[in-house]
Amino acid sequence: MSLNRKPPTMADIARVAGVSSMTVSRAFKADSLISLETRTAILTAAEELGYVFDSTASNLRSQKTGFVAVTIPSINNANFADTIAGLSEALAARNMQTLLGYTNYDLDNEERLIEQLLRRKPEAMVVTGGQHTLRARKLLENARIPVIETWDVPANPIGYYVGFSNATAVRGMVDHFVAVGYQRIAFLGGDAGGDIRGSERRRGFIQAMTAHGLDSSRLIPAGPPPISMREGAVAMASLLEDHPDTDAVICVSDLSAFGALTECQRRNIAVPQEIAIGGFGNYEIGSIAVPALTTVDVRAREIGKTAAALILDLLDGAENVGQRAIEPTLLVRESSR
Amino acid sequence: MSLNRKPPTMADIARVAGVSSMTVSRAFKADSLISLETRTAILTAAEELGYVFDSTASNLRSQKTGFVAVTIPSINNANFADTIAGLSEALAARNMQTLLGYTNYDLDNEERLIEQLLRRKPEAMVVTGGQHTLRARKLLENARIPVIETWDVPANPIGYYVGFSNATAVRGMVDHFVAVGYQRIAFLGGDAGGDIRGSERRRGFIQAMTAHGLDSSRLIPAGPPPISMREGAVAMASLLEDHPDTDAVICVSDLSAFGALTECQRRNIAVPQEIAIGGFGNYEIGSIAVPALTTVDVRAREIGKTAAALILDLLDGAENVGQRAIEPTLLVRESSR
DNA sequence: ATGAAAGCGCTAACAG
DNA sequence: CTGTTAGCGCTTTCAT
Repeated sequence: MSLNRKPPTMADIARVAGVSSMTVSRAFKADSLISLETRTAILTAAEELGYVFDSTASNLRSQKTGFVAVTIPSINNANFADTIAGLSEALAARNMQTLLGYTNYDLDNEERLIEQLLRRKPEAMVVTGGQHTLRARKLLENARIPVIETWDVPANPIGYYVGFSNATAVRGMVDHFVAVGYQRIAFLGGDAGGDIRGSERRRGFIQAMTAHGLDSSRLIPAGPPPISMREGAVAMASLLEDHPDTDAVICVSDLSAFGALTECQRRNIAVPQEIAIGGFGNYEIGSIAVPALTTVDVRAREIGKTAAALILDLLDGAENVGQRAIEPTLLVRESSR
Repeated sequence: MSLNRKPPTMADIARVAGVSSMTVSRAFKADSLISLETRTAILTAAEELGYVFDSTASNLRSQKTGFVAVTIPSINNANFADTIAGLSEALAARNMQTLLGYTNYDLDNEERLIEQLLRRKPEAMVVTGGQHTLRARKLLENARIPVIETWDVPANPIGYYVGFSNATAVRGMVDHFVAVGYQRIAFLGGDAGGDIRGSERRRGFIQAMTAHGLDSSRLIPAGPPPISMREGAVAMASLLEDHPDTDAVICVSDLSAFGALTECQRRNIAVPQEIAIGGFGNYEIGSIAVPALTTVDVRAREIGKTAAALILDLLDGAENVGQRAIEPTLLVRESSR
């Protein structure tokens, strides 16, 4: 393994093992017709020479990379991280590699990212959300690979989608709050442009409140994404000052809901006796907090797993592949009863 | 953009633009000598044809991929996610792509992963921790690329490292607890084999307690990683039963520390009046919890940023590049005073 | 500033 | 089961 010699290639192994480089190539493929002894000799020679298979050459020649490209808003969010974990795990089982890109909640960033990722020749592309720049959409349409939009049910899907309606999910939560007896309900977050899923949730809140004949104007801004715990606490403080008669608050995510809860703790406001709290996303914090937070389980991990299964089916040449909807579940916990 | 024609190549653009394919190649490189009008004509033709640059060919011919491969135990951990965010962001600014692999806290998985990632011909490799299988180490040593171990200070580094001593960091926290007056201190977690950073923290606890002449036997197991909030709550329950006279507990991470805190809340045990709690890692939850948690800020994001800067320096041919230590900071908050 | 020729290291396609 | 030939789409190198 001298530092000044170039790394060995299949041709080098072929020479040592006394075979052609094509046979060496076959020895590295699991399901190829090759005699056991030839393969053993080749693998031994390869190990001795310190050979490392060169994917870049294989990728070019075979026109297959084993990449699946994915864009998510941010890695610093347990929901998206769960989706990636579910996706990566399922793909890794088939020796495919996830290529990740972060949009930072910005559609122009997403467009640039998609363009860059497509240059790597992924065999499928997964994007978060059903909203994209016109050019991003065109790039995806022309890419001749399966495209999967997630975390949403796009009005006009590019290809496939694996997701749910954020607005509908929140409507279900509002129905629960109203059924339990709350009326003066506020919504925290969903005000910022970049946070499409957040604004969809807020829209669902307004729709549901209107349907119940209730006042939907208690909308507390939480600022631009990422909206995390601290933003929830700050927004809760302003809610308590601006609308002191509020009896429940639905937050754009469990993180902001937990932040809101801590603000109540600091002010000795009993949850849910004086004010009920709902979150969104089923983050671990919601199940552990005291009181535990009512939330919507969006099955983040399952979104990833389902997207991966869909991709593998499509790459295997499956024909009758339908859209795959994810059904969120309302989890009623201590914070709203 | 008919579906049955193969995608255009540089040769196709060259034909349309009336130049050679070499000139087309130059038009796509930022710093190449080419007249403005030629470049404009080429880029226009490319856009019309719906051309997408093919990295796989470029990678093979130029023997550069723009990849940096990284292994982390899990993506579902805000600390590691922060490191990846810092790393990816800095690399993306130089058009490099992060290739992520998850070891799931297992050194054999890590070995397999490293082997697979090296086939992609990354230009540098970042691994979490300074402990690896013999074969993994050999693979990295032979890879002829910069290797950076993170989240640790390896006794015998493979190449470079960007990290800190987990044991030393915990010793600092024990010193603080003792200085404030706590004596019957327990350690929660760090018992599982796969969780090397956790067991290092536990080791630091035992060392420090011994140095202070205190009993270091209050070691509460939390099970195999990932150790999250729930495990902290469960372990806290068993601590309270087995060692009811404990006056402080240091947890392997802020997540388990928060879980421990919730167990105290459920039992109406005042923190820190009846029992103090320390965490590790400076997760957001620690700063938001009521009471806020004393913790160690390990600068997870900075680890990633520093590793990226180191890699870029090395790829730029920097010569006098030293190791880069990260200095963790003790953050004393309400849970221990 | 542009072009011609060659080849990166592997594998598809075909032959035997 | 194994070998030969050619070529994937770029970019290095050398010329002009």
